[in-house]
Parts: sequence; structure tokens; C-alpha cells
Amino acid sequence: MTTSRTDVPRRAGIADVARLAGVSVGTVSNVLNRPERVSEPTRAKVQEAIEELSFVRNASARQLREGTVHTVGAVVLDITNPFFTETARGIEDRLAQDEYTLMLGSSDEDPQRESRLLRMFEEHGVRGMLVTPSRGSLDALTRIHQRGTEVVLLDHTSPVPDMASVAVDDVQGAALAVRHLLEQGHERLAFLNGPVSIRQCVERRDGVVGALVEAGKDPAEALVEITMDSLNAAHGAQAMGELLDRAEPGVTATFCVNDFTALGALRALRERGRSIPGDMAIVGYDDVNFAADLAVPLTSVRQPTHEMGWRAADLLLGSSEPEHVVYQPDLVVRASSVS
Amino acid sequence: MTTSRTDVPRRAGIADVARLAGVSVGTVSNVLNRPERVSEPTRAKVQEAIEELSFVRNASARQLREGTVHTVGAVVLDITNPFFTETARGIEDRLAQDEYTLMLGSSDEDPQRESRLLRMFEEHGVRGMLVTPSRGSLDALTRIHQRGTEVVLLDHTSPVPDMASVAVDDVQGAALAVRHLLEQGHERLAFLNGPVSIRQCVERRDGVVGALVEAGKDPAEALVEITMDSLNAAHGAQAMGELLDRAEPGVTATFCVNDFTALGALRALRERGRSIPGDMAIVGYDDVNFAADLAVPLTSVRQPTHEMGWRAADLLLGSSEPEHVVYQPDLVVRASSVS
DNA sequence: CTGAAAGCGCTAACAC
DNA sequence: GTGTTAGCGCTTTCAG
Repeated sequence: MTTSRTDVPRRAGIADVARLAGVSVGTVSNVLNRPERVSEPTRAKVQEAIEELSFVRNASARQLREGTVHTVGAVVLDITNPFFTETARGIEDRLAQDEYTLMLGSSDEDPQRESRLLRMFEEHGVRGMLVTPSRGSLDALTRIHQRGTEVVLLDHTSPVPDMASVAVDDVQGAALAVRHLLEQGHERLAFLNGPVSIRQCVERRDGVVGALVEAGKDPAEALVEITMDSLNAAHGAQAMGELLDRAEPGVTATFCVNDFTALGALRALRERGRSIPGDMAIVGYDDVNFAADLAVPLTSVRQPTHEMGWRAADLLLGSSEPEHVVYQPDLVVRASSVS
Repeated sequence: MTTSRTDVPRRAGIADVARLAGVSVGTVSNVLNRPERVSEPTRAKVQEAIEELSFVRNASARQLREGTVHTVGAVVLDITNPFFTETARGIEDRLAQDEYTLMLGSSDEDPQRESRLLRMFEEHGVRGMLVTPSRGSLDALTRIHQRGTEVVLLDHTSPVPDMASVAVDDVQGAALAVRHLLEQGHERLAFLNGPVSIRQCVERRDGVVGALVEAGKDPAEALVEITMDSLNAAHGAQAMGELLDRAEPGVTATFCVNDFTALGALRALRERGRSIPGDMAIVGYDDVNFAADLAVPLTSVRQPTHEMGWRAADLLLGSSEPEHVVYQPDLVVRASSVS
């Protein structure tokens, strides 16, 4: 004996509410959207009917009618990367203020996965998208933008003036780190960097070189760069091992392109009995949540991730002129670089 | 001289495509949804028109018509918590397989924020929701479920058989940790735990006590529990300091309710010159990404987070009977607990 | 202040 | 194989 009727009672609609309250659908809609235009008693009746039927608005129908929605799409490279996790939280917090819903996806820098996300967001008619573009996806974004969906680039500067962007200055971040090490009296530096296919690695390299030149040094002499395939602790440890094996004279400080790499470098140093920062000073990048609590607290470059996400969403919802925001990172000095 | 026509050309619809291709809207719809029913030449014409107009389907209209959508909502406590970040990625990966869109929100265990998210998801007519409920929100979820939206509880066992759930056994996780420490020959243990308002803390405590009893020990004697207000490194360090100050005789191992706490405990031990694991063995919980790369690699309880998210989404999309999955955690043994 | 009715863009019968 | 058409649930003129 099935009771399909009560099992899944068709969701009550505005018409059901109107019927129960003894008014027209127009009035119910007014109660929902412009309550001030409805007399107190009718409003009460309608509210009661809404409770009674546990009526839930149908966002699709609303959006179909209104054209625009309270939904924003975001594409990051990988949500498990702390940088993007924090950024996503910033986006979420700004959207919550205006009761917007966040659609989120990770592209993994896979063009196919990325374009699938962009397409889905566009189909859903999002109010706008916040996108960390991977290589070569700007064309697609430009087309989407031309078709009328607002786009804010995340962690990327904009190629065109009418597409907003929020980024952080990687050149400066690396320069801060290197200037700090030079101020501590180090004469030669190592730089554990990632592959040139990663934009951040290229820009941080520019910052490193720039700061050396600015200090009157010849990068060819003062800098030892080691390139890693991947930016994790294992590769960081291996790269530091290689550096120590080379026994480069006078290299007393290392700048690591991110904190995980630095974590590996610290481990390699300890395993070889080197003291930090006595034998080797270390600076990382990202200021991840555990940087301050390591055996030797790690000096690191901090980026305003939450703020970036917040601001990117704000650019979208604020809907003024497209802006191009570039944040400046900070250096958080800890024991790994000062004695 | 404004060109509002070309500035924001009204998004092309199925009707525009039909007109340009010289066919009817029905045929266009068929090309989109059941291409096999359309002759090759017409399909080509339609595809061409689609390209030409850069037509993008309107998901709202589709959903309104079809009733159901390719959208799933997820509510976690805080996306910046690594546990949920990994879970979210698992959800995302499963959804990607079926071209579903993920709507995501963090509740911060704030009932208001949570119910706002649930309401928005329900209004959007999501296919289902994956929810980590905070205290007392099960009633709301039950109502939503009764109204016809599928619900899968995340990191929480289900109170009713027809609401699916995916959880991990916290009692077992803690028991694994304690058994391991007992096997290493420790006679008395400390347990740095969080407040009873956190379910996990209560269950892990049960696991700790259970494992002691199982080993024939009296928890009142063999266990020193210190309660922390918050589960971060600072509180962990403070709690470990307190433990050392008390100079409890024979306490040679500490189980920390999570890895951040353990990180703080490790720091406190080092600052006081204690050796790890010689003077004090440490076990954490969560196996965060940096656990293996610390100065003393941390033994920790690993939970299949990505898998949990994946499975939760799979329960939803698989749409068979509601299931109640309970995962068993693993203990990852590292240097912090074995000499 | 309230009601009636016209769509928003699309899908799925149902005709042809 | 293709065309016609009736809605999906809601908002919003426009009358009353």
C-alpha cells in the first residue's frame, strides 16, 4: 500500500498559498517582494498560509522571470590549496552579506575542466564569475564577458581594462624576502624555485633578481637558483640537499618559493645537522597556518588572501566601474631568518 | 552615441537559433537533448547557428521545465578547515563526473547562517544537499527532507533511517591512537582534548577511555585529561605546559585531539628541552598535510576525507536506497611515537 | 490595495 | 524527422 501522494507531496507553489489564503497569486507575490504594498491583515493571512504549506520559493522560476540571479560562480585552481581556500572563504563572506549563493569549482588548470565550469556557470546565469584563469583561458573569459556575464580575474592581472581583476604583487613579495635577507648581512642567496610554467615562479624570480640588482649585486654571482618540478616538501628537501652537496661558498640564506618547499628545506638542514638560521637562514612564501608553530618558526611572505576574495566579490556586487586591484604582500619575520 | 544594442546583446535563445537555422524550436531542443533523433544536415545547420550566435543554454528555464536540476548544495562548518576542504574536493570530484554544479557554504556553526544556506539551496531546487549539521539543526533538515529534497549528512550519523549519512568512526580513531601508545609500553597517558560542545571531542574521549579499559586499565588512574577551549597550536602549547608543570608521575605519552594542538604540544616540549618521543610520545589526529614533514614527523590518525566527500555525493547521485556509511580511520605511525 | 493575465526560455508531448 | 504548443512557477504591468 503505497502512499505516493503523501510520500512526495508536490512542493507548494505560490498558487497553493494564494488559494489557501483566499487571495490572488499577485498578492502573494507582493507579500514576498513588496510587503509594504499589502495591507496588514492580508499579509498576515498570506504568511500563515506560507507557514502552513511550508512554501519555499522557486529560485529558477524567479530567475527566469527576472533575468538576473543571486548566484555567483568562482573557479579556482584547486580548493585544497590554502591560498584558494582562504580566498574562497573571503568570497563566501562577502556574498553572504547580500544573500548570494556561491557556485564553486576547481579547474586543476585542466582546460577542459575549466571550460566545463565556466559553461555551467554561464548556463546558470550567474550574476558574475570570479576566475583564476589557467594558461590560455582568457579568450574564453573574454567571450563570456562580451556575452554579458561580469568577470573578475582572481590572482591574475587583467589583460583588458573592462574586465576587473584582483591580484597580489608577487614581484614585490619576493623582493621583500630578498631585501630582508640582504639586510641581515647575507651576501649570497639560494632560491628554490618552481618551473617557469607557473606564473608566480616567474614573477617571484623577477622580484629576487630585482632586489639583488637594486642592492648593487650581480645576480649571476650572488644568486644560486635551483629549480624544482613540484612545490612540495619532498622536492624542497631534495633541492636543499642538492644545494648543500654543491657546497656553494658563502650561501648562507635560502628563499623558498613557498612554505611547503621551505618545510622540506628545513627538514633537510636538520637532518644534516645545520643550524637555522645560524648556518642557513630560511624565508618561505604564503605564511601558511603552521608557519608560526614550527620547531623554528618560519619567516614568510603573507598575502591578504581572505581580503582578496572578499574584494573580488565586492567588485562584482558593488557593480561600479571595473577596477584593477593589486595588493601588496607583507613579510612576517620569525626566527628562521633572524638570530 | 551609445550602442546599447551591441553593448549588451540580449543573450540568444533557442528561438533565435531556430530562426537562424530555419528550423523550429523543437528541433533545436532535440539537437541539444536527443541529437540522435535529428537528421545529420539539420543538426549541422543548427550547430552552426549555435556557434554563430554563441548560444548558451538557460539552466533556469531548463530546470523550471524539468523540475530537477544538476545542482547540489553542500554546507560544511568551515571550508578553511582542512578536513572540510578535502571533503569538499571529494564532493566536487564526484559531481564533476556527472556534470553537476556545486553550491557551497560554510555555516560556522551559526544557526542563522546555516539556515540561510539551507533555505537558499532549497529555493534553488538543488537535487540534494550534503550537510554537516551543527547543533540542533537536524529538525530543519528533517523538514527539508520531508519536503522532498534529498539530504546526506556529512561527518554525522543519521538519526533516521531514510536520511543518508557518511561519517567516520571517531571512537575507533582515538582507540587506535591509545592502543598504539599502550603497545609502545606507556603506562599513563595524557589526553589534550577540546570542549564537550564538540561532538568529536566527546567521541574521541570515549575511544580513549574504551581502549584503556579494554587494556585492563582504570582510566581514573591511567589517564590525565586536559581540556582546551580551542583546538589550535597556542592552546596545545599551553596545555602541554600545564601538563609538564603538574609533573604527573609516569605520563610518557600524550594523545592530542587534533594535529594543530599536537603542533603546539611539540613546541612546548622542545622549549622545555624534552625529547620526542623519548621523554614524551605524541600522537595527533587528522594527519594534516604537514604532519609528515615536521622536525619530528607526527604520528596521526588519518581520516579518508576526500573519499568521504566523494561517497556522500555518490550516495546522492546514485539515488539508490539511503545508506549509512561509517568509515574507519587509520593510524599513520611516525617518529613522534616510536623510538 | 487586490486581481487577472502575459510571458521569461525551455522541454516534451503530440501532430504532421 | 520536424513543427506546434502547452505549460514549469513566478513577477509584474495594468485594470479595477
